[in-house]
Amino acid sequence: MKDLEIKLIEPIVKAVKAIFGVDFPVNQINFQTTRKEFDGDITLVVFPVVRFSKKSPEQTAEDLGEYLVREVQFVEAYNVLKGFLNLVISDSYWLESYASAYQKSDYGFVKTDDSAPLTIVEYSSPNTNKPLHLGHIRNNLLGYSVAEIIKASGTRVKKVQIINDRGIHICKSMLAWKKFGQGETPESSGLKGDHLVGKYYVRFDQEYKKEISNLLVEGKTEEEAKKEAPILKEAQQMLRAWESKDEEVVDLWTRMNQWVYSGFDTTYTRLGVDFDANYYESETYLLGKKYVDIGLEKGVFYQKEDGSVWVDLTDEKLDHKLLLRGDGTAVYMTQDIGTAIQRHLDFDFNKMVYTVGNEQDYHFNVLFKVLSRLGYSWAKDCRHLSYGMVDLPSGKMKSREGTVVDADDLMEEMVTTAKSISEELGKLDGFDEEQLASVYETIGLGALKYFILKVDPKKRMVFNPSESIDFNGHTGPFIQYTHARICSLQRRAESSGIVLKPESELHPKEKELLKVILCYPDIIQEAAKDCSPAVLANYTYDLVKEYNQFYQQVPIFGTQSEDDKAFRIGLSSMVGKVISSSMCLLGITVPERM
RNA sequence: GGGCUAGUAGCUCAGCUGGAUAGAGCACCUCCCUUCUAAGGAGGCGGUCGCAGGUUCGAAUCCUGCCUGGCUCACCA
Repeated sequence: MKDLEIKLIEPIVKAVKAIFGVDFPVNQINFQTTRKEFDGDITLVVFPVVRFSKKSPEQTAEDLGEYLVREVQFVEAYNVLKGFLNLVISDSYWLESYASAYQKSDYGFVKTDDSAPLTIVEYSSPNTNKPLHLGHIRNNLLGYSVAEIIKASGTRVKKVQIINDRGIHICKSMLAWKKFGQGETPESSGLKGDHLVGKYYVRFDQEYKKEISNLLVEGKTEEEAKKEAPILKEAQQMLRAWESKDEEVVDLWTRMNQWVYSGFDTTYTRLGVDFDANYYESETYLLGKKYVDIGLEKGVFYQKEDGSVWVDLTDEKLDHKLLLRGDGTAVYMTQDIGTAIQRHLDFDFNKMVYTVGNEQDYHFNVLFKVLSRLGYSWAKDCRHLSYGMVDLPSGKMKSREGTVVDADDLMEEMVTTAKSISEELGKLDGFDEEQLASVYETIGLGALKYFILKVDPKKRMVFNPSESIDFNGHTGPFIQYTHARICSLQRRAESSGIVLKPESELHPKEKELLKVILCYPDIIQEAAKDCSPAVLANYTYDLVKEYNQFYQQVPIFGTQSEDDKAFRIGLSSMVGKVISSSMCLLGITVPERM
């Protein structure tokens, strides 16, 4: 569609010049796709021209329409409604565009080579004290998909995660395991490693709460009790031991983290996400300090009497922000400064995208400003892909309190539902066990992923576990189903179809489909620019709806003309290709039968 | 209190760089499987686009104020 607009701009400017004798600024040209109820393909909004033409909107539109039909070969007809000039574009224009799209192997993608710019996409970034939950699923799906979309838009991409493998929260599950675990391991318990560790994280919190209430009985205030609970102090002691590389603590830490990593691997694999590089907080948390010192020398930061280092961002309408504690230890911001700079050294990236929840909007705002004050010009090319939290109807999910929707459980549940629906419909005769399992997996995860990705990342979403995710309507399975149906057509067809339609006119539904197909490259660019898989998800839904109408209204094998038949088979397979391609960018696979 | 962000049908969401009568899905009610997969299609019901002003030929979309929700403003990460 963009192509078409570009081709029309010059004739329109010429037309205004020829008819009204004035130069019309190109940036004021305003197109929109013609609404379905009107005749035409593309509409020029003529109000902006009226100021130059000094005639009524209707007369201006008439004059322009008449000129364009006469001068532009592919403009076949026009009609005017109020200030809108609807142009009818010839079938041959659509068919030619379609033919060139059809022949491309990676239709819609911009090819990259080593000279293409590089974008780093960070996502997931889990803590190693508990398993992944629904919030992580949104993060992972978004990060993975945005990375794939950016790649398709013509940029090299590296996916990275930073693993938050150190800190007091890690020590909490370590301590609880040490005290109450009695040597339990994933092998001995049959529990997935991350779930086992998470169990002790919850256990810690229970013990901690118990101790607090005991202290309250002893007459402490709540604040005192929270600070003085023995188990917390023990955890803090453990953290200090870890930082001074106490062998026993480090061994336990290594051992338990390994359990978690192997658990995460299982979850990542099933979710279908991957990473090109991992960063570990335990290795990077000290990196930022030297840059803070440099900033201090440069005079862009300042030091307080107690030795703490700050940056003054009040002239940017932000506050003063701590960068280094009085005792010289790092805070979150220090680490992030260090990792960002390290990544630029590692990859020399052109852009970096952080997939992190919107609760950290302020943090990233500050981070980018600090980097830019340190003189890193690439700071302006860093972007926080901020997404809304996933809440339950009962409110926020809290790992410590066990009110989370676990990632592994949720995936399993979706696949089970897919299985029972499929069995009820009974269309999978002749599949062996392995094939069946794979189809259920595809559908169950497709439903889950589409459900999450179709909504605008920045919006908060509510997930109600008791109302299961739909498999009908605007859903992943709906799109997958259409793909399966197209595959079924192809199995039946002897030839793979042809592209051109020599004689007869395009059926209105064929034309609509062509137009939607031709938007695909623009949609990829738009989704990449906005970091929004939702744009792509909604586009795919529109395409599929359009195809289903075509499928219902237009006979394929039942048609008289062999040319029509071949054309429609080709058109169907093209739709199938676009579905499969766009769903792949969302991390969703599509089945050949379902 | 300051900052950021959202508020569109009973529910879940599109549309937001201003354009024609605000679109889908779910739910509810009708139809359509001797044409290619009914996880589909056709139709009906359902809206003061949070409220009030403003800018404009034209506002769900831009501006201002207000209301409501979420996040944030830590020597936590």
